[in-house]
Amino acid sequence: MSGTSTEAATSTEMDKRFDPQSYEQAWQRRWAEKGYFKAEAPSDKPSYCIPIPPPNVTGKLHVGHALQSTLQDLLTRWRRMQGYNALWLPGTDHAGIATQLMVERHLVTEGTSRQQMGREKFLARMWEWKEQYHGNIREQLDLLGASCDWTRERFTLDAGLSRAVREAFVRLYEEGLITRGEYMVNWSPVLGTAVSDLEVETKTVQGKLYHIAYPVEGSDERIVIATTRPETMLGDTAVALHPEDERYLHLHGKAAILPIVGRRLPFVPDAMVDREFGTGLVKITPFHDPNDFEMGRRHKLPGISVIGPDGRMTAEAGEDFAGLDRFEARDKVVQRLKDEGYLVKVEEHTHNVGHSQRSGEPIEPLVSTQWFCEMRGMADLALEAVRDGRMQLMPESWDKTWEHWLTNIKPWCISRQLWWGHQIPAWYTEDGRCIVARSFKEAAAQAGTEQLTQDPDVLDTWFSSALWPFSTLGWPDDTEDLRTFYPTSVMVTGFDILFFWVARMAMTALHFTGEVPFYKVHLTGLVRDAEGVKMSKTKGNVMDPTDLVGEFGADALRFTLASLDSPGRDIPLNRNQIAGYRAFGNKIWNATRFALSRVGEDARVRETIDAAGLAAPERWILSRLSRVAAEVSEQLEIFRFDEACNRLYHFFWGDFCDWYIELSKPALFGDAPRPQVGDVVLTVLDRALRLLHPVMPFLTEELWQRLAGHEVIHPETICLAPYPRREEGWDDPAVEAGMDALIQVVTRVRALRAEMGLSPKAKLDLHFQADDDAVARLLEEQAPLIRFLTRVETVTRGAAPEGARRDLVAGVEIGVAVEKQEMSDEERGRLVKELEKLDGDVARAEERLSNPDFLGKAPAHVVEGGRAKLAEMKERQAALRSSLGLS
RNA sequence: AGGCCCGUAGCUCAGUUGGUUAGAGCGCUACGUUGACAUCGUAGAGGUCAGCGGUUCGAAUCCGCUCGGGCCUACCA
Repeated sequence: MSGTSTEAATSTEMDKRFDPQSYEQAWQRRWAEKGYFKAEAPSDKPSYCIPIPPPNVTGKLHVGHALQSTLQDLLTRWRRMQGYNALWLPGTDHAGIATQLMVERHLVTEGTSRQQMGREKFLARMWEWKEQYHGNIREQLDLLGASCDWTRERFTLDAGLSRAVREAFVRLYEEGLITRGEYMVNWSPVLGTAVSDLEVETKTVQGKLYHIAYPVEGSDERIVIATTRPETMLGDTAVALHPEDERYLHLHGKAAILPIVGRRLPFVPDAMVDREFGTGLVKITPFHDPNDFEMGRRHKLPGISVIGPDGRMTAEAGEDFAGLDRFEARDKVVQRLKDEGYLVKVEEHTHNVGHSQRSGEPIEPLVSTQWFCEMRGMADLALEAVRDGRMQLMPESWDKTWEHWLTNIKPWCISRQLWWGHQIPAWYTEDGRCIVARSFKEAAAQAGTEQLTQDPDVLDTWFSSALWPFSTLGWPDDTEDLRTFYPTSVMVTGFDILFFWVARMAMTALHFTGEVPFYKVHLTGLVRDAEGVKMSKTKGNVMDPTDLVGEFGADALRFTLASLDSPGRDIPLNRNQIAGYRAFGNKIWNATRFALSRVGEDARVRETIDAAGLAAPERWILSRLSRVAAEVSEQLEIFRFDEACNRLYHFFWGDFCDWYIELSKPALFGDAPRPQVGDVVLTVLDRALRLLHPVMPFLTEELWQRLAGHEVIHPETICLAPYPRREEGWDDPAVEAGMDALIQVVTRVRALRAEMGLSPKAKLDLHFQADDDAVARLLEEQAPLIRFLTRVETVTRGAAPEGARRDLVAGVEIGVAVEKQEMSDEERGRLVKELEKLDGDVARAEERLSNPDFLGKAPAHVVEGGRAKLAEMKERQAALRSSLGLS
């Protein structure tokens, strides 16, 4: 590590190019050893806590994680420097389905399966995996510079969290909110488990609509029924029609005969039937369609399960079909209908079909005994919390979506037919009683016997995730951590898991703790590739954060991600941009290198500096610094990471490097000494690095350690140094105005030189006049600097001589006199064009300023500004006309 | 079907409660090895703010409609 913070560490040791690899991980290790990121409980400081959205324990971080981690770390570091007792609480999720699938796929390559292994052995294997991959997440977060408190790391299946899960389950059960029952669920035949509504993805598919004739009992009449799923007819138990449908009034009280099977299907009138669709008659399959299930309940119809959990037809489907895959059965049923003359017609039909989000196949709605959690009451709490502002969604455009989803919430199917997860704390006695308890011991006591069998199902992963903000802090116990950090401050996560996770955390938190889980939710967009296309393995456009860190350094990646996080927008990540911010890192590096080589031996970082005795350039940069410090925190307060980064970028590169360093050169080189220049350079660098530290932690620490006198700010590390704030004593609007004029004059002179086609070395003289005397005096005072920056021979206050090229910027009239030279046609043309445009602007401004409506209704300052502007435009008009030799 | 978001320079995006000549980065053009940085410097070109209508003294900004793109929710068998 080069950051040894010794006096000897000077620019002579600094490479011309910065090399993030050479110091990033060294600092990460040092910070960890020193324990800088360990939060206190209890603490006298105000608390700030961000619970990490726990990544999959066996997973790999993708750029979306990198984005969210960057923002969380940025906030945590910023608050820590501001003096908060900041805790970024890390952890991982067992991710039931995903992880189990991963291991099961691996087992296939070994020629075995979880069924062959049995539950106990399989789980042992899962834990081995977990142990093997567990370190990956931390490694990758370390690469990014994450300042997590690893002493508080949690895992959703660890003892503490498992206890919280059982406690929550038992309480909800005792409150009657968790129940077990036989309902229609979304079944994934591939996964072999029920899934929640959220895990079903609706896809529009091109299917077929089959029209089937059903004979009417006791007559020759045949009615026609349309269906997209003919195989389910084997489980039909009724035919529904609209009660007022005049076409079918004669069918009331009668029954149809189910083709192939011969079952008698009573006609049931139900207003839910759409008379316009198909024939207005609907087959009812209570056990294989959610609507039919409801209708079956209303009309007390029996149900028949003809499709089993494996997606194959059951014995009840009849011996011709039993054992067939559901889609094979469809073909066979259609063939039979055709053969037997029941198939009327087949139409192409586009419709929406639910697919399993995780495994891709069409979801099979079927009836199954599962555990459900009633969410209505908890949803109302979550609605209320956002409505009254206790919990704030950002951007707040999500409020409506929040309202809509929570208003229409349905019971949550929380049981999964998996093994990897929290096994449901319910036990069954031999005589079939169900005991829900916190432990086997408690269950046995309640049951009066130890002959108990635990429910084999596990809970939906999101059930444990829902408790994350408080379970990680020790709930249900009343712990010091919980008292110190709960409710937590911010949740940073993707909008894609707003309902899966954020809403459920809000609901359980309000229910169990009576408090919101966090005060603010910052929802990020989706990271996309440079073309705006969603990254996916199949498209091959995935960018791996680890590779990006290797190529550009963590700081560049962090800065890029943070600066792209604009509210409500996706993030198009593009390598050029990361390279651009790596260049920014190089700029910071070289600016520091230059400063250290020139400030002189006595220069030191100062806690503060009295601006009174300083020259204008120093007063200017301190004033700018003060303003930027205020703005950056303002932007971070409202989660405008993009704006905060922009301010930092432009301050450092624009104000500090492009102008201040240039302005300080004559002083630093001893050509025109100014008071305390070296101290100012170091002090500005110190604060600028501190301002940048939350975004670029490594580079800033590496450089800050080299600044002579940095110890007065903090003895050990920039991580714990105070975050710079506005410094009232440095605010100097007058000097900012004057220096702004100077900058514009310099820029304009350079432009004129280029426009006039003069070589950079051509000799010329500058004259200037300004209405504002303070500005004029500053320009006069700083004439040597103007000469240095524009390479003019002389700078004179006063009117420009005849024939000078004239212009006006920032209220300063300038004239550039050059030895007699013909104006080129090109230059003349450009000037004429410029003048024409100005003439138009003047005309428009005059018109507006003579409009009584405008004068009467617009606020005074707008009118005032318009007049000043017009006056200036006219002056410039005159200057340009003079340049052209027009009177 | 309902809801939400987006459409601004070649590209990716900022633009606060309506108020000067609409900004940035990258890219592009010209010039430049002046004692930090070619991962650089100086200057420049480039936009009828998707379209139409309305409100207003004044609209990229507010309202309505149209077109285009994306996302979420939904039981049309």
